[in-house]
Amino acid sequence: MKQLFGKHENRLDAKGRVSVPAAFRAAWKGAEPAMTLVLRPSLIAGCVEGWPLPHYAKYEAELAAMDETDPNRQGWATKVYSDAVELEIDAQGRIMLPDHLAAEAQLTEAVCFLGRGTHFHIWEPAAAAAFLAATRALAPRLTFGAPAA
Amino acid sequence: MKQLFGKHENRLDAKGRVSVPAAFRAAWKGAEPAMTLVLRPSLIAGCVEGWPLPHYAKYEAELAAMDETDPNRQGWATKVYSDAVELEIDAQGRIMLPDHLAAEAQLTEAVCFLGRGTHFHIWEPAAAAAFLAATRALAPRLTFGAPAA
DNA sequence: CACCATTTCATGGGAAATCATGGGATTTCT
DNA sequence: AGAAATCCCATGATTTCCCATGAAATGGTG
Repeated sequence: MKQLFGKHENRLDAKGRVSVPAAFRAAWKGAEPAMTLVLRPSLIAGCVEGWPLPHYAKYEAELAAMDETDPNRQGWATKVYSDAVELEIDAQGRIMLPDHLAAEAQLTEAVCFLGRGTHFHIWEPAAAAAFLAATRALAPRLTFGAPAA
Repeated sequence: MKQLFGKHENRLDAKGRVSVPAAFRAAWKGAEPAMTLVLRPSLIAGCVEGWPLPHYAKYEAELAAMDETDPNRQGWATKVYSDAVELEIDAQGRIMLPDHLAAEAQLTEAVCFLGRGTHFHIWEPAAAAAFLAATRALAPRLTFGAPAA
């Protein structure tokens, strides 16, 4: 399955619907008719994470591998299943953002999709900019020829 | 079989009936007409656990693997079989919650279904919220300069 | 290279189907 | 027969589906 790239800003309508960026839909064309997605609050505070169902199997496998008596197991089951929603992309290429997810990520009118390879993030636009700036700073920058600051 | 996701609140009527969330029923569509479920008091105190019969086979296998002389075997057999009830979903998508299970989990008017992947929980709504909060705390939450919710 | 024709996107709103839930009517057991 | 459990129909609210539109992008052409 193709990877997810880029930054795309779309509008959330009165019914809680948003168009999934065409670039993302194109990446998983062929597995249809409609790709099933899983949405859940991200482990990174402040955004919603979206996964194509086939990739979400990674979490199922992690959970299955945990010991039955491991207390963390319930924690993961909550994050992976109870806090998540499974949904389909409609005929117009939109998804229905559930209220509790939108509220938690403070999504109102405009939302920002960030491609993250296997999955994507949905941020409030200003928060997305802050996240990008903060995380860019974590990766080293190389210089050649110019004196390093 | 598809996994069970999300949190769904439904009402328990005077006759002890509750609608099974449509999202759950959709997950096991195809095994019909009606999916058979197994309900039993959860090993996690305070809630009822519900299993689609096909997934319940996991317990049968675990029991079969236990040594005949293992004293735990009788304990498991009690929990897995004697305390459990097998029932069907009716034409309206509801199940009849047996009194002793409802009483044990203190279910009265409203009940909360939690998807847990292979199975689901039924909680009294306030208890569900507490359970979710407690288990979420077991998994870490990361922040990157973005405003924490 | 400029211009026009087509297609694709993103978005809005209204119609139709589904969901959850209540209240009988009928059957079964004692 | 009385009580209890089961089946069946009815209904409002919600959700899903479907059509329509403007903007933008794409492609082809003079």
